[in-house]
Formats: sequence, structure tokens, C-alpha cells
Amino acid sequence: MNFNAIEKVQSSMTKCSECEVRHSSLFKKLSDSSLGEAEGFRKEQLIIPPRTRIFQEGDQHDYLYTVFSGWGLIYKTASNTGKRQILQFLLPGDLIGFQTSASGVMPHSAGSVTELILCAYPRNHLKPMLQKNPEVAVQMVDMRSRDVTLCQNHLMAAGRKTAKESIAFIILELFYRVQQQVPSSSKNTNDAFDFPITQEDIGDAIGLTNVHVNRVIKELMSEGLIHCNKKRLTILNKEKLSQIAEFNPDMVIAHPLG
Amino acid sequence: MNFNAIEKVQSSMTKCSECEVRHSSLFKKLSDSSLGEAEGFRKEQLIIPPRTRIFQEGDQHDYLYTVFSGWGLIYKTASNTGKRQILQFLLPGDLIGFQTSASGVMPHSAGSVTELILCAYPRNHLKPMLQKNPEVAVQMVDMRSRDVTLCQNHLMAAGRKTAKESIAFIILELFYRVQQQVPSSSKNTNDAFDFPITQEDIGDAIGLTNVHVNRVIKELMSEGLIHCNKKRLTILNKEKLSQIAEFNPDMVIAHPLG
DNA sequence: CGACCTTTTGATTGGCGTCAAAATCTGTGG
DNA sequence: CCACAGATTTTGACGCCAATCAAAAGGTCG
Repeated sequence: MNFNAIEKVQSSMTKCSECEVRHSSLFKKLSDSSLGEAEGFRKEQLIIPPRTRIFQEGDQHDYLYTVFSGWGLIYKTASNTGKRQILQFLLPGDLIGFQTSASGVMPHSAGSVTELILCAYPRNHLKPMLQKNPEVAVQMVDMRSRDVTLCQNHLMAAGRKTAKESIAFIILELFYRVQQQVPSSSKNTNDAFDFPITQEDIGDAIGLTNVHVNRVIKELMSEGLIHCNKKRLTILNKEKLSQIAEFNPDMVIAHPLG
Repeated sequence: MNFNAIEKVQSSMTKCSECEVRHSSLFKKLSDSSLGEAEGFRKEQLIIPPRTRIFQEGDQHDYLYTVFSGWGLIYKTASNTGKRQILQFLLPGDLIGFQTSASGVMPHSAGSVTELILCAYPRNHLKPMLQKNPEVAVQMVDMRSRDVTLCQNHLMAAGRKTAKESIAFIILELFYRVQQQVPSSSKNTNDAFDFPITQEDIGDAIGLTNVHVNRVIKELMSEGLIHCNKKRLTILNKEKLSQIAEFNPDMVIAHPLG
């Protein structure tokens, strides 16, 4: 992780033209009538450059976001050792900054991986908006539950899987999430997909060092299970990889409530 | 972990008399008018004996529950090694069995620690009920978000903290959660509280073996930070313990949405 | 009292971390 | 289009935290 890079100041964010609200997963399932309500709630759109911080753990932060395009991540940093734990990778449709702690500050940091386009919503409008739009509230329950599932999977990896199993898992999780969440991914034939995160990111997501991640990835490549270079990853043997990871696609379904 | 014990058959569950719906955190904040609706939704109450399985990963399961009293846990088991990862400790007010995978089966197992009293709700009534009761949906968003926070804290512990830091964290988390969630805990003076989980449970929650947990707990005791015996734990030096754990009470707040 | 948990202790091992440095890649400015 | 700086990947040597294995001691409950 390049900490300097991700600490770029937030002022590098810029507003941009209107976004198509329908694309935001929070509102995707809204009927046309309640969409007007949602339009009124949306505040503005932001473009975040690659590897830029959006907010930091401990900050007061008055907006929450949905990802329109790009990859991001949320993380915590241990104050004694400086070690980073990535809590979730963010893809189009994901929520950022929903959670606050009791004192109203952010319990984790958030940053971009690639350029990120976000739709921003003022936090103080959130609760009234949910109360007025049951469909949105139900959708939000769905999204939060999906986030629980993703986090639990990573906890299982960090706590009880070997490095090889965990890394295989992360790769498959991201492959299926990209398929679900990235509109342009339909053009990914033959199980190859854009993979903009570093080996250090992978390690920080499941509690390993970049060095060890590198050794395991090379092992997976030498076994002919995956291939990767230039931020693009190809899964060569999905069955074998899934077996190692104890993974199945059900585990990353976006909408558990249906 | 005594796997035999937790695999007791589900038939040992018994129905019991009506529970006071208001006590269930899902409905705690309901106005009187929508309470009637909620009453109609509630189905029955169950008593689960200690160390008994409620449902198993991969099962079809048509109910979800809120905890009325007692301690429980949800967990996953690695099919290759049999290792268990505890995903969450369950206390009064917590949800059980909300999540299902894409195929409609449970993505994790659930079991009791102590005797557990649950309120059961039929899953197929959930979505319509949320749609008709925006207050309940908002409350549910809150609860799911709290579960995300708890899981992220454990991920941080499993991935990036030492055994000592993680164990100190778990102890403090449970101390504050019991204060918040267990009605009778007000009688806990001097930072002592009932602590019915085993050292193996602690290890399974943060990715350690029972042997190593034992060594670290003895270390914490010899340093005068905690004392424990007979399923009761006393925090002797909360400041020092919190500093080791990088813990603060904000991290376990029950209702992030306010 | 007896069976089964749970905790405790010791000896040994190993997966992954740490440290260090080289090789390769990537973006940026001249 | 090249050169350079910084980021990322790769490699090797070595060390340690926690796992593993084994067994005894202490608790708990029918």
C-alpha cells in the first residue's frame, strides 16, 4: 500500500455533471413515483482520482455515497503498528460511509483504487428519507445484509483459512462481484477481468504481508490455476480454485432479501 | 468447542408461552399503532437448551429469530479441516438467521451458548412486513449496520492484531455489549459480568487455538488486568486493557442510525 | 462416582512475518 | 521518446508467534 498516495487531500475531489440516479443501486428498484423523492435526496456527484482518500477514521463526515463506477476500499489502521486492515472492496452499487460510531465520527477510512465516480447524499436526510420511502429502506436492509455476508466471508478467511485458501477466495469473490456489479464486465469472456488492486491490498484484506501474498500467487500461477499481469487477472481453472477456496458463487449474492 | 454438544438435535427446542413483543429489539421503537402489525407477524417463542444447534449451514430454514434472553453464536465450519470460525456472539436483542444465500439456504450455522429464549418469525412474512412498516425497516437497517460494525472489528482483530490485543478486544466488546443488551446487567457493579463462553469460543472468534488463548489469558491475569473463574469475568484495569486492545466503547454502539 | 468438558502445561514445529535488496513496472516531465 | 522517480513485484535469509501434539489437572453435571 502506498500510504502517501492514498493520503492525497480530499480537495482533489471535484463535482461533475448530473449522474443517472437509476444507476445507483440504492434506487435501482424504485418505482417511478418514489424516484422523484429520491432525486430530491441526491445531492451531488464526485469524481475521486485513483488512490485518494475520501474520508478518514475519526473524521466527522456529513455525506454518504454510492459507487457509480470504479473500485474503492474501506479500511482501518492500527494506531500502534500502522498496519492496515481492508474491510471491504467497493464496486459499483456499493455504499460508502453509511456507518458512523456513537459519537458520529467515521469508524473506518475510505479511499479509491481506480478513479471513482460517487453519488453523494447528505447524512442528515438519510433517516427521514428511509422513513418516507419503505422501498428504499428495504433495499437498504438488503445492501447492509450483503455487506455483513462479505465481511463474514473475509473473517472466515483471515481467521481459519490458509494463505492459499484465502487468496483463492478473494480472487473468486472479486471475479463474481465484478460480474454482478460492473456493467461492462459482460465483455469479459474466458474468465479474465480487470483487477486493479495490488498484492499488498490483497494481503491487507485477509491479514497477510505483501511478500507472502506474492509467494502464494506465484504458486497459484505455477499450478496453472490463474494468470495475471498488468492489472488483469485470468482464472484458468475455476473448479480447482473454487475447491481450494471452499467458494461458491452463492456466497457473494447481492440481494439476500430477494 | 464441544461439537457433540452443539449438534444436539433441533427437536429439543420447545415452544413456550407468549413473549413480550416489546422486549424484542426489532420492535422496541415501534409506535403503538404499528405494534399491532408486528404482533401479527410474530409467530412463536422457542427455548433452546445450552450448547444446542439452532440451524446448520446449508440448511433450508424458514424462520428468523430475535434473542429474548441468553447467549448464542453463529459460525462457519471449514469443510476440509473442520475448523470453526465464530462470526458473531448473540445477545438479547440480536437477530439470528436473517441472512440466506442466493439459493435460499443458511450461509452459516447458529447455536446456543447458554439457554436461549428466542422469538421466531416466518421468513416469508419478512419482506411484506418491512414494506408495510417503515419504522421496522429503518430499525432493521440499524441492526444490520451494527452487525457490519461488529464483524469488521473482529476482522481487524483476526487480520491485524496480535493474540493479546485481540483477546483484550473481545473481552471489552462483550463487556460493553452485555451492559447495553442484557437488562439485568445493571446489577454488575465493579466491572464483573457473566461470561459463559469458553476459551475455545474466544479462539474461534478471532482465529486462535484454545491453547494459545489460554496462555494469553493467563498473561492478562498475571498482569492484573482481568480476573476470571467459573464463567464470570472481572475487568480489573479497564484503561490498560482498552489501550492494549485499541478499543473504545463507541465501537459497539447498538444503533448507528440513531 | 464416573464421563465428559474445559483449562492448563510442556515440548516441538511450521506458516508466515520481517528485513533487505534487486528487478520490474508505471506514470510524468523534459 | 527517453529518463527518472516512485510504486509494485520478486527473491532470499532468517526469526518468531502461534499451531500442533500430548497429557495431566481441574470442573461440572447427571
